[in-house]
Amino acid sequence: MDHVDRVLEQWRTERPDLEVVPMGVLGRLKRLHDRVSAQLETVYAANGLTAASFDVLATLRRSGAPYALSPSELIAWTMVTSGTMTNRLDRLAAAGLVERKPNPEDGRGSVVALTPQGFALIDRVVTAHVANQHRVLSALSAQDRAALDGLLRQWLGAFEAPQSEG
Amino acid sequence: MDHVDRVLEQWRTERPDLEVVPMGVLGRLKRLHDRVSAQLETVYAANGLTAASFDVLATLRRSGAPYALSPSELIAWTMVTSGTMTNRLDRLAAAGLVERKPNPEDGRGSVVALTPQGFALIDRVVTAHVANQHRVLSALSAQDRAALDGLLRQWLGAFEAPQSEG
DNA sequence: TTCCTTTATCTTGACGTCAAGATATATTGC
DNA sequence: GCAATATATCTTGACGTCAAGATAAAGGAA
Repeated sequence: MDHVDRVLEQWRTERPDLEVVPMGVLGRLKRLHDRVSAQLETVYAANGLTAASFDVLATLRRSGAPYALSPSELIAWTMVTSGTMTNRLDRLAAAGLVERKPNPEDGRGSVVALTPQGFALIDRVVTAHVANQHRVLSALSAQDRAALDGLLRQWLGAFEAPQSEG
Repeated sequence: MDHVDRVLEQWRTERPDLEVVPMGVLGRLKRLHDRVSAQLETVYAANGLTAASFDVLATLRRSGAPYALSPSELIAWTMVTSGTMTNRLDRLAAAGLVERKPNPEDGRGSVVALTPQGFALIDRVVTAHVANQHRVLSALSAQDRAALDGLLRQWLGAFEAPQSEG
């Protein structure tokens, strides 16, 4: 009997015509997302980052040397709008963690690269982040984790396949 | 091989020391949350609502007659801050969907009630919402849905039990 | 009573995000 | 070449959210 169960109980009383089983699954998905995000943010914040800035730095780091991507590539990986990315890059550049350079191959665009400070920071934070992820999942056995991953993958496939996205 | 798999592949190349299995589960959780939220918002938007306003109206509706709660009770159910709730109620009141009345039992507080228009709207929208939820989950069989719900419930329990919240 | 503390709600200021539009540069078709 | 179109990025304005602080009223203790 968790929070979601209490919500469903109210609906069953007030609107017994509604089929509320899906609401339970989706409610738990949302609550887990909120809880997990809050946990992950503690590690970001402990290192002066936010989920937004971590996202960009991690994308640059895992892209491999020379740790540089265009704003468009960053937009594609992170799935935010161009306005959001401009804002993120402004803040990261102001913090000295990334550097914008003109794109020699395209006068319209630029290239965003990790600075040495940015590289050192994200390389350290991602280690703590992975340990934190492990902790967040520790309530589930390895088997349960694998089962969950399989179900999530299958469900996600229904969203990503239709438009053959990413 | 979905988006999350590609991210993990990059990390395995760049940082083979990291254990990225948890990252896969958490990455899919986040992406599913984003996709599902976007789908649910189409129904809200088609009825002039947002996730925020739907959340408040639905909480009032399912609380039962007289469809009225204090801002504090709404805050407890929706898990937002008081500032957020003030903002939500301002907008809903301006739209004529809820009404603030002084709380006869506590001079500091108020009571927020659905107006007849608010009741009619949320009662209609929640029906469409439930149908939409069913559609969003249609990629999974009833058995898979039940298995997923069980795993999510177990995982969520690890977050909610410790602080005996909700 | 008269403080002191707690509680309920609103206010303020700062983010992060998006949609829509503005610029500047590239590319394509003639 | 040149106009038309497409693309890359930034700008603007509006939300929704939060943390921290401001009010105002309730409750408790002496």
